Amino acid sequence: MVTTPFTTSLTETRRDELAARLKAHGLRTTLPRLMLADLLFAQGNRHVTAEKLHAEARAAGLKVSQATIYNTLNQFSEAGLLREVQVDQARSYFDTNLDEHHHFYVEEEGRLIDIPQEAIALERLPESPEGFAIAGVDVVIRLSR
Amino acid sequence: MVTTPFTTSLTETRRDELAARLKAHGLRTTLPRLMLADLLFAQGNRHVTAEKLHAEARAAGLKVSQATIYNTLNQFSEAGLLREVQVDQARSYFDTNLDEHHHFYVEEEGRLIDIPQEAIALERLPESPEGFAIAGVDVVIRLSR
DNA sequence: CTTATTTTTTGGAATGATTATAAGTATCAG
DNA sequence: CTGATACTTATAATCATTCCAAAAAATAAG
Repeated sequence: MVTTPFTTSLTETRRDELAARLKAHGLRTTLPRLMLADLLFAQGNRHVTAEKLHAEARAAGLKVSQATIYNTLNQFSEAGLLREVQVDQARSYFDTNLDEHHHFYVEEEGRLIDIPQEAIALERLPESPEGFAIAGVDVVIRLSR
Repeated sequence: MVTTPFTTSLTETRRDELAARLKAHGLRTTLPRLMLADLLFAQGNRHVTAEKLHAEARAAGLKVSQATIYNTLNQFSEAGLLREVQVDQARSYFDTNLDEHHHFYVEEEGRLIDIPQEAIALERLPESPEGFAIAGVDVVIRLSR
């Protein structure tokens, strides 16, 4: 039997699963990426800031630098494993839900809640100006108490 | 006849008009505010960043500090003379159009284009979670070439 | 009008999120 | 196993925005 080369809490199958996912998106398999991917993709749809992910990683015993958090988040986004959400100019949010959908945003709590695309009737859209194509439609519903 | 106390290019009526507007929103009338208000509200609906407004002000011969640009933009927003638009985490945009409406955003050019509210059929909205009220609905259509 | 009180403005320092840099380290193809 | 390439990291750098303390302007009081 092969001994595991990493000090991780991931099962072998879980690790293989995530490694395959990274590879499929053109990313090398590294320990930080595996662990961060595990944090990100273990618990259903999530919304994370760099700071929150860093805190989680440390809490999980992973010693990873802030720079790596930012690199990873950006690489995952470019690779299509995450989607960056635009709701707050102060901070970037990353969403693990890749389906087209929208968001509730509770600014006071920095909390995002997914809204399935079908939940909003966005029928009549205006034509985009000459020469431009629609790259995306974002609906953000801001909430307060 | 009373001589004008300021070195400005504003006509007396224009100045009075803007001063009244500031006063109506609980803001004192000061030269920087008058001049910035003139730049902001002279040309129909506009979208500005702090940097752009500062450049315009200087170009117009107004010597105003960066801090004042930020203060003014924030005060005008709080007072309801401007509306902050959330489209780019890197930079804040301020919109002189106070009607409910939406936006096209051309990221590469940092350009915003208003979409009248009626141009989008936003009928079926999801219920907000228990205890929360909708503070605003923002639709941003991102454009690219 | 003159002085007192309160707001504004300002330049410069401080902050906070994010990115760049450069050197060391790990991954993977051959 | 080994080299080429990609990753990670600590630290410095950046950039928009805010903070600060002092000077200037605006309103209020006398």
